[in-house]
Amino acid sequence: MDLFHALSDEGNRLSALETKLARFALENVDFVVNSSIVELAEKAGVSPPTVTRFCRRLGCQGYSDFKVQLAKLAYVGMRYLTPEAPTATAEEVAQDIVSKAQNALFELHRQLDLAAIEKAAQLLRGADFIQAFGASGNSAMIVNELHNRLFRLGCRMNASNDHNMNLMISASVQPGTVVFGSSFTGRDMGLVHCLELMRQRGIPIVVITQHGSPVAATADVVIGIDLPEGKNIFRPTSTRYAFLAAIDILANMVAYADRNTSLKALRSIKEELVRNRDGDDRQLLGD
Amino acid sequence: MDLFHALSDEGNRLSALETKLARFALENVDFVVNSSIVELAEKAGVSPPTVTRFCRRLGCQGYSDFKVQLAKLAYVGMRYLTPEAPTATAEEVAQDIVSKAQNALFELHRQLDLAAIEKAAQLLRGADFIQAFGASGNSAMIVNELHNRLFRLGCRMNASNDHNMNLMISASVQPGTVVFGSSFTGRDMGLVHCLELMRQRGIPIVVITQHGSPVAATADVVIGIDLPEGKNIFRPTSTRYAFLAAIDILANMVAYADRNTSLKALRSIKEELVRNRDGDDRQLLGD
DNA sequence: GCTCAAGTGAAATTCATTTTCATGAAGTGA
DNA sequence: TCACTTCATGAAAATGAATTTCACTTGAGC
Repeated sequence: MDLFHALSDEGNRLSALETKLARFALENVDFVVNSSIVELAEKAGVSPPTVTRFCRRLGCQGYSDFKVQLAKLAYVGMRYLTPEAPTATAEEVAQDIVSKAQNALFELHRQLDLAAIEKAAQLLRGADFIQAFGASGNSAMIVNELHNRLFRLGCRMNASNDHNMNLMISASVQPGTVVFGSSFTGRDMGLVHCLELMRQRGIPIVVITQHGSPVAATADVVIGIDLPEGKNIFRPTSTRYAFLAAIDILANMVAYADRNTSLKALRSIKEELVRNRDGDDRQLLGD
Repeated sequence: MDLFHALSDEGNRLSALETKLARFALENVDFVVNSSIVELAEKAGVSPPTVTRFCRRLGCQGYSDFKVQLAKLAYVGMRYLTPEAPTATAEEVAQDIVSKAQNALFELHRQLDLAAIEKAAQLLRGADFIQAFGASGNSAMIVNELHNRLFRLGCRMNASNDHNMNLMISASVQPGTVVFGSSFTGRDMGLVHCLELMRQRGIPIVVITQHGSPVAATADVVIGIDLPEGKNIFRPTSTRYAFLAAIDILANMVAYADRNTSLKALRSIKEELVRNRDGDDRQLLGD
């Protein structure tokens, strides 16, 4: 059961008053989870029985169950609806950044096209060599992170963040390569150009970017991520968390696509790390 | 009100049966949020009034309120208690990675020492130059990310991921520098060595690492993050999300510590980006 | 203009939660 | 050892909240 989707009423299955209730609930999550059915009915301008029917129609057992389900949603996923204040204290900043990051993850989970992830994982696992492109800070972090994840699994890979370099790399690409591109905006035209060169050379293209963007248009497999951007110029984009999680999921699927190779590579890394450190075997594979 | 801590009963303020209830609730969150007070009482072997009193003692209004609070916790923060299964389908992997990342953020928010963040922000904002050290993939990403955040705010900064380089940099450091070190394990002895060189030269040291670790011991300001590590060797550590959020919060506080300088630098970046792209002004500051 | 289906709220009913009160256990001081 | 107090607990009563029933309204379709 998916309360969030039910409340959005995509199928238009709710009546007029029920739609009103849905909107009210989404805009007043905190009020609703702390109110009785009578209070909610009064505030929303309907009768208690209407509320009960509303809850049932959304797939809940009754009003209490609805509140519980709503509370589960409340911590993450609902915060986009509250306006962004120019917060100033460390506490507010921390609260805001953490909840926005959690939202981004929540939304990613909702949107993520798992079939695309699987196709991408198959392509990457099957590649003789993976060339990743991503520039301008955010995407640079993402492709470097992908490199950090995949070399451990025994993949041969390079991540490059420099457009001129990318151009030369694209022009000299060898068959058997798979290219991976990242762009948060989807409008990195330098990247588009490189990907087109790759395409002309018959290289399979995987991208992580916004749906329907120029970057997406060049690709064989699109891992699409569309998140709203906050207005606070001082705040790093929370979309990075979603991209990072997508990379983690992708890397995990690449690992599972050939467990033996992955395991062997990881074990070798661990052995060397333990040998070169203090012999403590609980530590991370990489600091 | 903090249900999680109340349930852990650190102050030993709960009676025998209430302790039993607390343990039962933590171990059966899903059952509890879907049961009536009578069902819970029966299953836990107490009477309904005891449950009501228990809820009140935890700071809730009553049983329904308790369920709602528990449900809020249930989505994040409680998942560590469920054993990690060697999941295999893309759906399971996605679910697991996203919820672990959300947990990490949740825990970070709980643990984060905001006073340390503020002190660190003041130090960094006041520095003539910031030198960041972090190696081995994860910490490398973190310090590169810090660089990506801070240069935009007009901070002069370098991030270095190479131990030999770090050694030379440390040996030749100039007064006015502030050094920032990142280590997930806190046992990066190469980093400890560099930080000690810095300390001998009177350079203020900020670190993000585990409490009580060798790296933490070298520092003036410790941003401590202690998270449990999962057992699945194929899965990237979720601790990265917590570190990343800490960096975002820190960067935001640095920005607020001198809004004018930050704003001027950010505006300049935006202008140049818009001029060099398609004139679309909605885009991110960096792809 | 009639019929039927769907939507809605008032009142009655049911059910869940809380309060009251009595009991017993554990500790305290004479 | 014996009152005495305090606290924890559950049975039963009382309260209060949620749901069902039923009657009324509205609007679409014939």
